[in-house]
Amino acid sequence: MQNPPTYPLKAVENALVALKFLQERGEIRVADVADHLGVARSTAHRVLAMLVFHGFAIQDARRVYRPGPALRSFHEAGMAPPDLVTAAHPHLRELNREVGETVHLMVLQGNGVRFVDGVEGPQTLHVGSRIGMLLPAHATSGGKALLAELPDEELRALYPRGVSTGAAAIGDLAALRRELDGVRRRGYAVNSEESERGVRAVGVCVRDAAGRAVAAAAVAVPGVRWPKRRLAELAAPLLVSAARITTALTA
Amino acid sequence: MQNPPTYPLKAVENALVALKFLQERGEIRVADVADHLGVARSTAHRVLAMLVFHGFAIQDARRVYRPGPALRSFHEAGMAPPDLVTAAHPHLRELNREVGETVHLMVLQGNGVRFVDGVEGPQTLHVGSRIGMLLPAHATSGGKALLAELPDEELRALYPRGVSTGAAAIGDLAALRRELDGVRRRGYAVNSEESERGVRAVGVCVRDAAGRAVAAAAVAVPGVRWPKRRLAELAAPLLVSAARITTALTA
DNA sequence: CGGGGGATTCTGCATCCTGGAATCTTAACA
DNA sequence: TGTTAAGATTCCAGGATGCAGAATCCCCCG
Repeated sequence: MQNPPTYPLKAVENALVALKFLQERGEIRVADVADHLGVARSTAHRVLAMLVFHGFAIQDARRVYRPGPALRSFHEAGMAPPDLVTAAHPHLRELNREVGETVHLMVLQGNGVRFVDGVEGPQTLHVGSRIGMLLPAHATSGGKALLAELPDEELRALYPRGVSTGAAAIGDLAALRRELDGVRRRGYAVNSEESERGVRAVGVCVRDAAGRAVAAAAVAVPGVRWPKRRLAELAAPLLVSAARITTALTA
Repeated sequence: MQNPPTYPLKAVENALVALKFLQERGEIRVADVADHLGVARSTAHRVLAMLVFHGFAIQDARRVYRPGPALRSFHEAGMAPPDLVTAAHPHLRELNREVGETVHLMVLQGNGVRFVDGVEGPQTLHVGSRIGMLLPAHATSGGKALLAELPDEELRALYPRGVSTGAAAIGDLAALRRELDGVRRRGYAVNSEESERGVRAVGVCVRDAAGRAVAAAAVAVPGVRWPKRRLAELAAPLLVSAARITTALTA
């Protein structure tokens, strides 16, 4: 560490030592802090109250203190993860090699999904690249995976007039909700010719360090080669790749 | 934010506001802080000196202050997640219901795995609970998943005299390495009667916010009900559950 | 080298922060 | 339901800490 300050500030020292103690422990009580700092309970309480007020700590109903959003903000804003596409691309390529089909990366944009990256399957018959395209979220597997992560209010806000009915697409919001319940239960989403005749797909979420879905990865396949009942076979490799992308975003 | 503290500490406030300012800006000077806090330069300097001494800031040769290792330590160690078992248990239970088999959570301990939680399968014939048991890591699916995450030096250090040969277990370090290569490639580990006759299992890693493997989740099944070729069917639900545990640990 | 801008050191004094005690709150047990 | 113990929060007098302003030092550029 550094040389001791020429002019130490005892109150500041208490606060910073308490903050580090909170980091180490993850959850602390007033008495713990008092012992750790060697101060009166009332002093410890005042220090913690300052940490709470400035967002460095939160206190739950049982009066336990935990790290607060000011420290999370550092995480979110400061430890900026590698660029999404850059991080994901090697894993998309690997998945493409593994399953021999077209893979995509997409992000939610309004109630659509923007395809931001992809690798086409090597076989003569394969789903073409959709990079740059914006498709309805509810009619794509990756879009469904992302919609399944939204709170209901947000989902409703995306579809103020219900869900548009394209070819074989979901007819109303209640039906979409039921579909998304299934996505959440299984852990992955399936699209069987909803966005395009003869195309099926499986999609899963890619997450950031805080566990939030920031993108989706999907495998899109020709229906003729992948009957509906075989789509589940794509789930495990896709989930592995999504986890690897998440890890890359997190590192 | 919160209500103002009943007893604000002015010096602590200066320090915490300065710390947030440092987070936002990424690099600051004494004069910046003095302006931001509305204090004399000497006051600002004293506050920054305390931040430096406690590792929350560093100062370079040009006298610019930047975020210091104490804030990084928060990221690495400290997003102190909810307790591992507490976080994982609901998801283990759900997985148990979904696949109808015994599920476990385990952590690496030396070159063994400690079973720290589990839910037994509901069928008459099921793998019994191993909670509390320490088994050789290389002979369990979860153990293999965890070993596959280790750098080679660490793996070697765990097996200074090669790998012990139990029933059908891997005979030497080179063979273990090959096995772990397969684990990494597939994204999940398989155990076919290596730790116990008639028992097969699939295991995957559970990760923390930094993407590091902190535990493994596994499904253990009777061999009679799950021939070797069907083990892959357990991978997707297991991967989904592991991802959910990771999310719970990360939130 | 000189000068300007910024950082660091110093010190008197005022006000802030402390500890201890009183009071409040919560949880567990009979 | 009531009681009790443990922990948290509030209060206030007094002493110690932290402040500002000025002096001094440091760095960089012309």
